[in-house]
Amino acid sequence: MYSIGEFSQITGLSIKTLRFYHERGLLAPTCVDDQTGYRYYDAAKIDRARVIAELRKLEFSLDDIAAIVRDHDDESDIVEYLRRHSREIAVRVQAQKQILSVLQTIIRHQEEIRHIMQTSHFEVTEKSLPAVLLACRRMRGKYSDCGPAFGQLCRKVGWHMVGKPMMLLYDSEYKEDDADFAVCAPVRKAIRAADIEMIELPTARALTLLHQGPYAELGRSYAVLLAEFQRLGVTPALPSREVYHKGPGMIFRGNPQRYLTEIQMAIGEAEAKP
Amino acid sequence: MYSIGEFSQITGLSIKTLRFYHERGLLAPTCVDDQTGYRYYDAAKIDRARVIAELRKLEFSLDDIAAIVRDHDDESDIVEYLRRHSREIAVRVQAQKQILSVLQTIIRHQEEIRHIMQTSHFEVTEKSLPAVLLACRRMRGKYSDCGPAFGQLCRKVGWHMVGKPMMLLYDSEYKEDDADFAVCAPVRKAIRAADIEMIELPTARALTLLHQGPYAELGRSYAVLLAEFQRLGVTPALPSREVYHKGPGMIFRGNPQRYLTEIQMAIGEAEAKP
DNA sequence: TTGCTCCTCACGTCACGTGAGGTGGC
DNA sequence: TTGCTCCTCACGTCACGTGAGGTGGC
Repeated sequence: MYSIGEFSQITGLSIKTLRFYHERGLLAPTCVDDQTGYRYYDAAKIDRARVIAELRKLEFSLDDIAAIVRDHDDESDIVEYLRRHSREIAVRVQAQKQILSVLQTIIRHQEEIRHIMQTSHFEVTEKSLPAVLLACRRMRGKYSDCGPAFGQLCRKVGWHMVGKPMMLLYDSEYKEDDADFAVCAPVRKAIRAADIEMIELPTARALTLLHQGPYAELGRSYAVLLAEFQRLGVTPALPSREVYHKGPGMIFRGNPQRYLTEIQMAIGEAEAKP
Repeated sequence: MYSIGEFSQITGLSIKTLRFYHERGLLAPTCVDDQTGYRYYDAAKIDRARVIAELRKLEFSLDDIAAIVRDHDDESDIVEYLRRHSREIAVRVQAQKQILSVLQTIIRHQEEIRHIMQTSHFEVTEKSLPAVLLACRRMRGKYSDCGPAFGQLCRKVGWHMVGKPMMLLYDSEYKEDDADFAVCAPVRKAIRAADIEMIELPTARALTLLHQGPYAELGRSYAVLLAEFQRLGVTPALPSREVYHKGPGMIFRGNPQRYLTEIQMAIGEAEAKP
């Protein structure tokens, strides 16, 4: 016969745990001294303790374990328990992985933003835009109405999204109320969904400018960019693009002063030089 | 101003949850009627509620969330939180996957046993043994001492194991005390570890017999098998093998009456026929 | 006396959900 | 009066761990 301390050493279960299992009726001591209340376990209890510990390692609940050890003593009898438990854990793992993927996406996104902040000089830059496949929803109205559309788009596109959200602007001048634009998400392959059209933009030379601050102040950056077009004697080609490197995040709405938007205007035909 | 019920509708947080967040100081109502105790929330609280809900979806603890929303309002500021949380979840996922793999192994094992029980006739059968690579520990002593050796072997071999545990028996007659044998685990590739040697068994024709019952009764099945060798006028070649299809399980010790052991004795040179 | 082992009992964990019992205004 | 919304307070969840305060035998 072993005292609770000895039995704890043998089984690797803590004294507190053994007392708890006794209280729960899962693993009763062989006898209890009615003077002192001391619990005593005999060798036959060791295997039961081992079985319980093994099932706990597999994260079965104490209720399940109680049911299992009450009715069964062979693994072939508990395959259904194992299967059900397995399914439950698989569901949990899937949910956790989903969370992990969201966390990783946010972290990666922030790293990209940090990299942009470190390397950009916030000046007009000429560069090549790569070809890109976009899932788009074309809209008419105010630019500021794009919020919900972006939400729906992201939900439909899901994990097919492979870059920052963008907007295509089809008006040649600024329009407050009846603008013609499309909210877009770059995707790796075509997606079929209601209200979504696929647009394939070819590579293009473009003048770009990184705008830091609220969307309401984009106009200033557009002016700078257009001035540069004029200076170079070239014209912008529609649609122009806005790439939202940093805007309202997945968690915080964030500080608009820290929003980062890249305006990209493709270079159209050169004007005849005088 | 919204009542708690309206605010609950808007935010998707239950009334109970809103009261709890109030109590925890995480999301206080804008004002509380001191006559009725009614809580009222204004529109400005909606975004805070949304942030808290988003962070809860990512399974941050309320303590973490309290710290996050107290000090930050931009995702770039909480990358370290995200990273740490990500690591914690990754650890949990790994542990859960480990459990899943154990569960799957047990389930698969039981299915194999069921299949064997359904298809076997428990008669001597001649068949080809496939070539197999074994991680072995050679021993001398009693067969019944193999238990701990199997435990150690399994731990060293881990997930490289690709079949049932086996024993190789090198004695030509039954020995009680000073038997020469090796406990083995089939593996997919060679393993280097102390006390482990690799043995590559070639394919062989063999007579086999499936033995159901405790190991102590294996002798009877050996007798049946050897009688068949004699009847056919062939001799067995060493080492003979025992494959433990069902023995003490990972959870239960199980009922020895239901143990399943396959005895395999390779067919050696044919004796000259008279 | 000190140190050790054992005991019981109460409370904490985590983020709420359940339910009892009650109120105030339509 | 009934039904609705809101309130507080107590308790449950899950598998223990922590700690207080005490006992009995060496």
